[in-house]
Amino acid sequence: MDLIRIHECLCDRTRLRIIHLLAAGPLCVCHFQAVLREPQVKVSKHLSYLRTRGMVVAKRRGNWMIYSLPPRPGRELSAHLACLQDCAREEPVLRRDLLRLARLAPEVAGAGACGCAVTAKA
Amino acid sequence: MDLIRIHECLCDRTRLRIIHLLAAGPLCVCHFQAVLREPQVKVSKHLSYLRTRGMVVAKRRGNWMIYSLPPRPGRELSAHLACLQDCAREEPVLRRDLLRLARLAPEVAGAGACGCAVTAKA
DNA sequence: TCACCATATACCTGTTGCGGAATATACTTT
DNA sequence: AAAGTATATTCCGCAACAGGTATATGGTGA
Repeated sequence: MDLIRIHECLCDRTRLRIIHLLAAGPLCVCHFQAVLREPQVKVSKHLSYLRTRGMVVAKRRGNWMIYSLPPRPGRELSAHLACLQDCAREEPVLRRDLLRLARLAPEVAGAGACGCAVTAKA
Repeated sequence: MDLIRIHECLCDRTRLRIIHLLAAGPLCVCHFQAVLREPQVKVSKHLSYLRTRGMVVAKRRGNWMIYSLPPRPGRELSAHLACLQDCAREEPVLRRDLLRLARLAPEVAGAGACGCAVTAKA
C-alpha cells in the first residue's frame, strides 16, 4: 500500500515542513536551511529520505540541488497534498515557514545568487 | 503539530486498516481479528497505540471492548479521514477488508453474540 | 468460589529512524 | 591544480516501534 509510504514521509516534523514548503515551489537546500533554521545535515538527510521514496524529485543546477514535488504526482499523493494544504492554514509553524520563505527572496538577492526559484524572483 | 500525530497513526499497515474499518462503524477486538486475520496481541497493541493518541475511543460492553472513531473529530482528523476514504477506493487490501466485514455479520450471528455493532445487525 | 472468555500488558528481540560530528562528493572559480 | 561552496554520506548512539510469547486483567456465568 502506497498510502503507508506517504504517511511515513509526513509523520516527521521536518519532513512535513519540507513538503509544505515545496507546495509553494521548488527550493534548494540552502533555502530550506534558512527557512527551517535547521542544520544542513538534517535537511539533507530528510530530503534524501523523501527522494528515495518518490515524494520529491531533485535536479542539479551548478552547485545547488533544486528539489520539487513530483511533476505528476499520483492520485493518492495529490489527495494528501491537498489535505495538507487545507490543514496548513491552522498550523502556526507552517504559516511561519511561508512567511519566512516570502521574506527570503530579498535577502538572498543581496547575498548572491543560488540557482533556485527564490533567487529567480529577485 | 497535531498533523504529525495523525500521520504517525496512519503510517502502519495494520493501523491504517483499523482506522479504515472504523470509518464503517464501531467494532470490537474480536472482529478486528477476524477481518484483519491478525493475532490478538497485534490488534490489541495497535488499538492501544491509537487510543493513547486520541485517534480512537473505547468503551467496555461486558467482556468486549468496542472501539470507535472519536465522536467529534477535530478539523484536521476529519480532513484526513475523508482523504483516506477517498484513497481507499483504489486500495485492494482496504476494499477486501470491507468485504470481509460485510460477510462477518452472518457468521457471528451463528457463533454467538459479542456486544458490538456487527452482531447487532444480525 | 472457580472456570472461562475477551482483552490488555510485560518482556524480549530485531529493525528503523533521528540527530549530530566528521568526512566525502560534485561542481565552480581562480 | 587548488581552494571554495553546496550538498551528500558515513558512522555513531539512542529512542521508538513492530512482532511474538507468556502472563495479567476485567468481566461473566456455573
